[in-house]
Amino acid sequence: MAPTPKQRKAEWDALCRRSIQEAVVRILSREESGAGGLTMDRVAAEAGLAKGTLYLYFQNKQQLLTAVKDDALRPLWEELSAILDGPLPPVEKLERFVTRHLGWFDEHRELFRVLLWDRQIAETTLRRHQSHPFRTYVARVARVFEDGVRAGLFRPVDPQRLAAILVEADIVTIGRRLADVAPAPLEADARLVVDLFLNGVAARPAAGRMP
Amino acid sequence: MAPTPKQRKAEWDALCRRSIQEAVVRILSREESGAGGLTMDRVAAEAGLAKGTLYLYFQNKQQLLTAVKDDALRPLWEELSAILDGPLPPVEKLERFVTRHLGWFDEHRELFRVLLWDRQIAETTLRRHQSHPFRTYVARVARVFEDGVRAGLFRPVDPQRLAAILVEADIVTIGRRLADVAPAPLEADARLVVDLFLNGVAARPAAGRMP
Amino acid sequence: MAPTPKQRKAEWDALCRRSIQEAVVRILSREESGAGGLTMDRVAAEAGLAKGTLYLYFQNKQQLLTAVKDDALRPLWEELSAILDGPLPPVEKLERFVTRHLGWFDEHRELFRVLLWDRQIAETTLRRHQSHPFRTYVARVARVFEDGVRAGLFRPVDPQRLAAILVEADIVTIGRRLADVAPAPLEADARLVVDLFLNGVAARPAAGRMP
Amino acid sequence: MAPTPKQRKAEWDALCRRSIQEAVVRILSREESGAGGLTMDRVAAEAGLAKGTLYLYFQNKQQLLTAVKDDALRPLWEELSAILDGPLPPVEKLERFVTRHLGWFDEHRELFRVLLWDRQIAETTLRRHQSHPFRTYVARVARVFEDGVRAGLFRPVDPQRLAAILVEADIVTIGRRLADVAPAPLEADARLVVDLFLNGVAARPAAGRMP
DNA sequence: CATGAATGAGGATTCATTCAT
DNA sequence: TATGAATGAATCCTCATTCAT
Repeated sequence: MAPTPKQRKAEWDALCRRSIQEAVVRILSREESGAGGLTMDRVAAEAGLAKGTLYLYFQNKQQLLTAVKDDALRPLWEELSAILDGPLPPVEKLERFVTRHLGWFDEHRELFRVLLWDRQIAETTLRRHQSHPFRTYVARVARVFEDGVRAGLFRPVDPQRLAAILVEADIVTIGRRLADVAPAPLEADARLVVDLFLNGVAARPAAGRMP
Repeated sequence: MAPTPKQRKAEWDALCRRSIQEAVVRILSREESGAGGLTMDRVAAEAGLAKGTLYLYFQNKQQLLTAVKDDALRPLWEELSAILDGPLPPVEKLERFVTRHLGWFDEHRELFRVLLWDRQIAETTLRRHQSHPFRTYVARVARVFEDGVRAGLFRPVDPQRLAAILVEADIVTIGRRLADVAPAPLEADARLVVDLFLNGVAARPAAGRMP
Repeated sequence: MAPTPKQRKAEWDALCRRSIQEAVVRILSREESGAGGLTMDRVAAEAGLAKGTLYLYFQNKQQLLTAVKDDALRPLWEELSAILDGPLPPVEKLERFVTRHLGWFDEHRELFRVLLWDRQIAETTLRRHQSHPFRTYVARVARVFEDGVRAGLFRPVDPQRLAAILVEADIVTIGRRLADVAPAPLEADARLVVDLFLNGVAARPAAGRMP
Repeated sequence: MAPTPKQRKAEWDALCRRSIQEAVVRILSREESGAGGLTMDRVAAEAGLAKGTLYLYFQNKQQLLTAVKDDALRPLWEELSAILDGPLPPVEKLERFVTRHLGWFDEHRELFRVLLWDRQIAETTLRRHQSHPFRTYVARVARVFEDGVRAGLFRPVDPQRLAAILVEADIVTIGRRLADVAPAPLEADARLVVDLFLNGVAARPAAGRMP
């Protein structure tokens, strides 16, 4: 069946939106100046469009940026969600979660800035918009810890806090990998994080535990 | 002895600078808009001064912001440095480091945003300005891990990465404490972080280690 | 053939630039305040445009002013250059040079201020930017004197100095003409200057020469 | 007789005013930036006074600048006036006038900028303030030409125009002298100007006169 | 649909002037 | 009298947004 004109239009629309968003990402990933220097002018130029055209696809700058954040990382969120919500036992979930988290940014270096930016917004709006995707997926990680605790695999620790720490550990590790000219193999870094979380760094595990 | 006019002037000068910097911190700590929206106009208004007056105390906006970052967190850095560079054994250093890190922001809630802002700058300028204070003190934590490894207290793990993760763990924990209406006791949160780092969360420490 | 869109745009662009430059000239020619008081705000108002629009056509104020100076007097420089570099014998060159110099400003009164401004800049930047158009054409006049001296038409006098004096004589004469309600005929003033330069004012030419 | 307190005060006052004006001249003669960059701040600093003090001696910036112009060149005007109004025959008056004009700026290089500035104002305010000192002394030179014409020494030429040209010839010659590392002897340059005015540059004086 | 010229509010910075001490 | 901290209007410039074509 041939697509209806309406469908055609919707597709074209989506295509344009995507192409504009990619332009934003490209600008963001050129490290020049964080979120400053991200002008609509530059976005239009990078997208090969006229400035006015941007406003046909996005109401305003804020909406565009929001769309970028939401869409750029959605594949990551979905992949990670699939792992977290899947049938694996908690420890393996964590292992795969961390591995994919790190690995995904090996494949999408240009989106790391978007992640930082996203996290920053999640932090800046402290708890006002609880539904922020960044938070949502921290909450999902928490549930894995919860499951692990319930299953007696983990000591009874606050899952929320652990989850938040794990995600931060991932992010900082990703940052290191991207900054390194010759980063460690993906598995090594993933193991480092997971091992830290499961076993800590103490030489003799029993020692040094706070009373 | 009465203070000389020169001393008086210097004192007054310092007082004004401080009061302007506090205005910046106040604006920053109102969640509105991160580092954007931090205009000289607003700073002046917040400080109860005329726009031009700001320029009597700071050459330009950049200098003001730099001064804010440097001065606001300096007491923290100094306190933490004293701990890290002190004579305690590594494990206790870490315990006290985390405890003070968390505790300091219990006492200076309004400066948390400055910390985030500082970290963000450290991240944005990826590795160009290695000497950023934020990085400097991550490096100091790394040295503690190094010492611990050398002393056989810690498994032989990459100290740089661990340090970065520990600091992030602190920051995210601080953020939680500040967001919570009734945060856990300081010691509980500190113990959570340190315990995680030393022993991990695995119920039986030996179990679950990746092959 | 219809003009291509590109041509149209370029034309429109040139038109706008010109209209802005004319606004600058209009402001300059109102005696109020020399080059001070020439603010971008005023230029925009005089041109009937918004402030921001100016920056679509000129990178910044300096570029605009430079364009004004360069473009406003270029026809004059070209006309005078044609005379000076032409095939006429030196004396006639001078005659025609002076006549056109004076005459041109009869036709372009509003540009006299631009000339003064240009000269002032040439003087202010004393000799740093030797290539200033004002200086360039003084140098060209000098070459005519040089030729005249070589041809035995003129006494052996310093051509550089004479040229500078001649140009100043022209300028001051132009100023007088513009200030006068009923200026002398162009030829009379031109003859006055040229006659002065060729023969001096002494009643009996031989008399009064300094020893 | 001891000076009365009132006299003392007046003297002190005059001293202060002079010292401030000298500061202005010093700033102006550092060629950095014409009349821009001449801020009250810099004047105060250069004079070794507080900014507020300037306003005890001058109502405002404009008044200060006017005072500088009027006072800085007054000795020159007076000296030249004495020559022009003196008993010498016209030709010698001109010779001495030019010589002193040039010579005075050999001795007061720093005041040349003030002269240019003064002239510029005289030009800018085209004919509104006829009483400008610059104009006044051009008029005086004109009277010498007038006398010369009446005495049959000069051809019957417009004295106003000649005077204006002579003064400009002087100024441009002074400028050259100051710009040159090794300027010609004062007498040579003066002779050049006077000779030009009396005899012109034509090799055989009779030749080339316009019909 | 797309364009891009035009807009004007807003931002950083300067500087003449005032006024409490 | 002298000071110099404080002021705020004025200036250059940017950039999100609109709208006629």
